[in-house]
Amino acid sequence: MQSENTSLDQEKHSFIETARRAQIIECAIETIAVLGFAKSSLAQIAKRAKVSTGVILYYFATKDDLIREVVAHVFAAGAAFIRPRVEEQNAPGALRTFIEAAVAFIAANPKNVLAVMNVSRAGRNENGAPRFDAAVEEPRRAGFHAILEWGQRTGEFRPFDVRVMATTIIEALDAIPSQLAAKPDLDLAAYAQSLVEIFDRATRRDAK
Amino acid sequence: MQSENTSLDQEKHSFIETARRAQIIECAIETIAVLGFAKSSLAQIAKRAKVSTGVILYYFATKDDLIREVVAHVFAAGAAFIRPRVEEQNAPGALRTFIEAAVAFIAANPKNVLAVMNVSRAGRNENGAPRFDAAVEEPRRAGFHAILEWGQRTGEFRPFDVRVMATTIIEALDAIPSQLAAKPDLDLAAYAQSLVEIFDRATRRDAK
Amino acid sequence: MQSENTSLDQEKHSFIETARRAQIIECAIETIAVLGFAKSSLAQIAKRAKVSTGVILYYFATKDDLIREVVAHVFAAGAAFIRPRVEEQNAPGALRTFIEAAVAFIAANPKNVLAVMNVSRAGRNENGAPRFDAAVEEPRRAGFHAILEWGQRTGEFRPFDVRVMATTIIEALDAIPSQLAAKPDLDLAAYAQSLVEIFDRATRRDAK
Amino acid sequence: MQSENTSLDQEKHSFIETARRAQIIECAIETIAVLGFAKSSLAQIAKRAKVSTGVILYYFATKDDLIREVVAHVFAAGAAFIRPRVEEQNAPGALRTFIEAAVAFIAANPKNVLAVMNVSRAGRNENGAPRFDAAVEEPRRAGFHAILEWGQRTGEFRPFDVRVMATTIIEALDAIPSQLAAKPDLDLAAYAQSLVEIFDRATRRDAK
DNA sequence: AATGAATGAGTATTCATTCAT
DNA sequence: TATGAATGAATACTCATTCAT
Repeated sequence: MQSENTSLDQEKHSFIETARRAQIIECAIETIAVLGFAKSSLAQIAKRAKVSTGVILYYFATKDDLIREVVAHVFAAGAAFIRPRVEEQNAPGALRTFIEAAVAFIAANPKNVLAVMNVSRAGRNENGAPRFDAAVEEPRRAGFHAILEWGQRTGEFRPFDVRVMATTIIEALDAIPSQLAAKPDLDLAAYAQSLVEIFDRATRRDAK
Repeated sequence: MQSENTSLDQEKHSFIETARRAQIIECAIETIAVLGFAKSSLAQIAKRAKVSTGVILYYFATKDDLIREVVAHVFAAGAAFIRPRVEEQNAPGALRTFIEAAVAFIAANPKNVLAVMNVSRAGRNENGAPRFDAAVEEPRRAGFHAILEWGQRTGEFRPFDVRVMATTIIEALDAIPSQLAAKPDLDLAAYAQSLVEIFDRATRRDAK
Repeated sequence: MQSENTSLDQEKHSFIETARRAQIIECAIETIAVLGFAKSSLAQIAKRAKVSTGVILYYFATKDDLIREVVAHVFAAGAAFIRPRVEEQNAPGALRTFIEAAVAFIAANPKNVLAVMNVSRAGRNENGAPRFDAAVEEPRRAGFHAILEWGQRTGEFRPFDVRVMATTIIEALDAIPSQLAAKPDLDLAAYAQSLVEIFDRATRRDAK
Repeated sequence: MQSENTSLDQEKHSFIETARRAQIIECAIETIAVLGFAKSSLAQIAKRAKVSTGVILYYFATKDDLIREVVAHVFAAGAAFIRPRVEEQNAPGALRTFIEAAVAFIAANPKNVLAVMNVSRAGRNENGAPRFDAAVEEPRRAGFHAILEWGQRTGEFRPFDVRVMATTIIEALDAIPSQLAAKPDLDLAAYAQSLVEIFDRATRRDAK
């Protein structure tokens, strides 16, 4: 009996567990997006999830653990969303489509991204450690770095400090979720085009 | 009692009061810059100021009040520092000197600016209200708006969404303090020039 | 269902049950010896036993029940070990061999005895009741009482308060397990001889 | 004004603080003696002290801190009580009076000593650290060691393992408080004489 | 003007136990 | 027989704030 439906059992188990974890992560996102990180106690998250706080700690060893998973979850979704939308024919095109895709991801998941911003801007945790592994946001920065360096190599981009440029682009994107929360009818397509123009001009080699 | 006493007493009062308030604000800045906003309890601030926590609430009705004043204090200092350094001959020059002055202010007061960033990025307070009056940071934004619109009127700047451009510049500047804290030997002059170039190109009307 | 099945089933039941109970008791001992009583939660014990905490409470109605059985188990083993080693020719010999056997039992089962000491020294349980039935440690005390009174009757022992003497001996023995844990190379044979000499002299009738 | 009664103010301050700390320590002792260490939560101690749990943590940074002070307090009182009562004319006399004084201290402060026993027998704390500094109980052990070695040097005591003898004596004493709690009419004077006789005989050089 | 004392609500986390399956 | 899920009470500790002095 056991041997026959072991996999079935496991699936059922992981199904419940997976579902619960997903539900809790979703509620954590909701809570952090609405209340901000500082006010998002386990009690608040549990309230929204309509479970006892114990349940959260049954599935996540620690509050920090939960937060880490929230952030990793959203960044992973972002990467999965953005990557295939980036056209890799040339550097300026890649930069443009990267920015457009990033904004499109925000438009599609405003709450999730807002939550992550609320977490990342809340600073270090009680032990002074970052709230989530730096590795989780590194790919995005690395992506911009790669595109910018590529364009400089091909001569499509002018010389500039890649770190500063990447930081400026990332900050410009990260500023969007809270603006959107404050003004939900913000025209994100137009916002994206504005950013595309700004950074296209900022990066392009001067015409001869 | 107050009404009976002369202005001398009042002046003395206000002198002591002013000095105390300034001292407490300074210690709050120190604390928030070093510990981050979340860990900056009144107790921590009081410890650094070598007073009891009671005295803080004697001069500031509320912790939120203190924080508000900290932010207002630094923004006012920033405005006082930056304004005279902005050359108003033409819009591109004004934009360039504004950015340079803003970075220079960070270079001159890294802790103060970091503290304010720590506060503003910590999000809303316990009642869901913003941690400080939006009015306090409005002048900076208004300043950029004015310059950008001026340049568009004169035709020195191309057409673009002024709000997006201003936000992008502001975010680029606000990202500096925490980078500086993480890497104290960051070359701010070079950073300023990078930003100047980025936003000069981003705003300029295309050559005919 | 039970009534229908043969004794085979029942035996199997009791076999599995007995084995499980023994396994859980063993893991509880291990846990309590290593972690101390206070940190020995059911979760910790279950982890060591590689079962869910539920299974422990399936076999033992209550955590207190489990603890009681742990203590009873070790005391019973101790009695079984010690009794045959006590030479009953005369009282001094009986006392000597009792002490030697008790130390030998500790040497042979350091973890078990340490666990029991950790339990018994942790004091009363949540309801203020003792953690285990006094009856369980009574035989040991009764054994010493019997020997001491026997020696007094025969005149081999001097007059003394039997209760105090027994308590002193027992405490001297109970102090060993934690010393051994702190210093695993403790020479127990020598320790036993020291105690034998101490209590031989303490009990003996004065030479004429 | 400030300069005039600084010392007065300080005395008043330290008076309140000292009184409160003493009161809390007393209530902690009461609680630990009655409930055992495991059940002695801050809430329970606060209840007995008729204050909020916050008050305790206002005066003691940590529960562990409070416990440490409880133990140190009682051990210090014990040392102050016992030391002057030990007659130092010769080793056997010193040993006898030490034991008598130790029992007398228990008789005079049964609850205090019981509380300390409850703490010390509860084992390590959550971090695996001992509940109180070993240094605090070292003097007592060192005292017995010194007396025992002294007697061996003078030839008044026979050769024996000093560590084992000291441990046996200490354990015999430490067993008293809980016996007394269970049986408040225990005759401690007689108990002391029994122990004196036991350890006098256990230590004495054989008559020629 | 300033303080130390005290509070009460809130924090994350642990744990024995229950229960449906 | 055994499990994983869930709970609710309890834990030590933090903190902004109040208040008598």
